[in-house]
Order: sequence, then C-alpha cells, then structure tokens
Amino acid sequence: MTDDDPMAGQPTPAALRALPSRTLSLVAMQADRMVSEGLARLDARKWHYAALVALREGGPVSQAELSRRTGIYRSDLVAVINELAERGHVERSPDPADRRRNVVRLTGKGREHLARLQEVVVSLQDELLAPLTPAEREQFSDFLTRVHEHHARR
Amino acid sequence: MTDDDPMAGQPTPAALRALPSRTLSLVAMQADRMVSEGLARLDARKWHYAALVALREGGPVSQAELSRRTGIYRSDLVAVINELAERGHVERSPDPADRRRNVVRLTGKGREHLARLQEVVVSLQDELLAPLTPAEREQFSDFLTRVHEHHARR
DNA sequence: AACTACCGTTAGTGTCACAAACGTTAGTCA
DNA sequence: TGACTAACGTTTGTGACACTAACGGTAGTT
Repeated sequence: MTDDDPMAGQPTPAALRALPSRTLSLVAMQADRMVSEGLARLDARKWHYAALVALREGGPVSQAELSRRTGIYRSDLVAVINELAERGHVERSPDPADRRRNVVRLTGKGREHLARLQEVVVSLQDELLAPLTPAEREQFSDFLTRVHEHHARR
Repeated sequence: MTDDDPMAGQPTPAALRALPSRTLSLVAMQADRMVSEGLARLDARKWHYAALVALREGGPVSQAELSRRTGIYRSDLVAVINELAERGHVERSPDPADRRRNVVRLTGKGREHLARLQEVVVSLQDELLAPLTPAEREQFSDFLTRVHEHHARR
C-alpha cells in the first residue's frame, strides 16, 4: 500500500475566479455533508427528515401530496416511506375515500424520532453559520430565500 | 400517454421550516442547473470550464496539479482532459522532465472557447443574483466565502 | 537496492435529481 | 352506460456526481 492520498487539503484553492455560483455549490456541499452525517448518526437521511417534518406540519396526507410538499419525487418517495415504515416512524394505509391513495401518518415513535432529528439539524445550522454574526445570518437567509423564490417562478 | 406530470410547479412549498441549509442546497441546485444548461449550449460542462480557467490562470501543469487547483478528483480529471483534447481545446503531452507526468496546456482554440464560456457563465451570475442589489450581491458573496473558508479548514 | 511516495489511469461505489411507463382508480361527459 | 382523461403508487432506468481503491510506472531518498 503506497498510494493513499485522499486528496488531502482543501479541494478548492484560488485558481478559479470566485464565482458566486461556484462558491455557492461548494458551501451547499459542505452543508449537505454536515447534515447528512449528523442525521446518519441517528440512522436517518435528509429525506426522512423532510418527510417527517412535512407530516408533522400538515397532518396525514397521500404520498403524492407529500411529494409536492417536500419536493421529493414521488418515485423516490416510495423508498423513503418504506424505510420510515420499517422503522415504525410512519404508517401507510390505503385511503378508504380514494382507493388510489395511501394515507401516510406520523406515529408516536416517529414524532419522538423527529424531535431528536430536529435537535441535531437545528444545532447544525449554528455550526454551519458559525462565521456569521446573528444579524448576518438573518441577512444571509433572507438573500437565499429571495434568490430561491425568484427562480422558483411559474 | 396519460401520465406525464413532470412534477409541475415549484418543488418546495412552505411546509418545512426554512432551514438555511435547505434553502442553500435548493438555491445551489438552481444555480447548478442554470450554469450547466448554459454551458451545455456550448457543448461544455462545468468541469470543462473549471479546468480551462485553471489552465489559463496557472499555465501548463500536470494533471495532478490541475486536480488540486480545480478540486476535480484526479480520477475524474482523466475524462475531462480526454474530452477537452478531443475538441482541441487542450493538449496533453508527456513531461520530459518527469516521466510520470503529463503536461496539459491550453491551445489557442481552447482560449477562444473559454472566452465564450466565460461570457455565458458571467452573465448567468447576474441572472442568478437578479433579485439582489449590487451591494447585497457583494455581501452575499462575502458571506458565502466566509462560510466556505471556515469549513474548508486544515 | 529497498522503500516510500507520487503519477496517470481504470474500475467501481453510492447517492441524487429526474424521466418513463405500468396497472389501478376516480371524475367527467357524451 | 361507456369512453376519455387524469391522478395515484410503484418499478425501473438514466446520467451526473463525489469519492474510493487499486494498478503499473516513475522519481527521490536512504
């Protein structure tokens, strides 16, 4: 074994003119990694969190509706719901009122689980934004939201 | 053909508490898509652009060095250089001074191509940050850079 | 001469956003 | 009633990406 180099050092030095789009995706990668690792420690993934939150805020819904609320494609949602159901965090049952639909609902266990996840995720936001002052964090979030909404047109 | 729904409408409604990490990755996705589409129109991909810029700023270098400067893994860089060489934007030749290395250099054609790419990419930055004032854009970039550098520790 | 370390390259991993199609079920309207 | 359209959950597949591991070759150091 001689070649081990895990690409040491930071992956992105000066060379490229720091385009916002580039820095942005770099930072997003860092954030994604932090969150994913944090959730993985609790045997969860990003989509689990997103789905659970959406269920808590919106009550029991069909999978299609859940898909719209979370932005998870309905094809991918299948696996997410499977995993959450396996762990007993969610229940999937046919909707008697519309037999095309499944109703997905949060279980008590799921609610507790979500509380733990949320704790982790929220504290990771702090870690992520550590170099910014509270006022700056607010501004930063505001910028992000405005940019996002601007391009989420239609 | 009856089921066609490309997930119409924006992918992310209110339901989830707008965590910065989430909005961030959403916006990064939008930005990535914009840039990728813009470059695709010129038969290029993100990595092509990154490599070309690094070559222009840093002169002819080995692939390993290019990998370090761009953050492209040296395993993936092989294909990028292949593609750029096919198109005549770059030349790859063995380094007589160190026979482990290849020297990669920008061609005249590559330089012209890069100029066109840059035009597109730069104007897309404007489009991306459209909802922000010039002062806000500066701040936004500053925030991103600070956060990025903070987590690119070591 | 032995050892370590770097080089370019190939191959493969897992994840992600996304598309396409299928069988099923509902709603609408002739 | 029957034909048509559309929404549902699901399966399967794709292309891009970040990343790992290992290879044979070469260089530098001891």
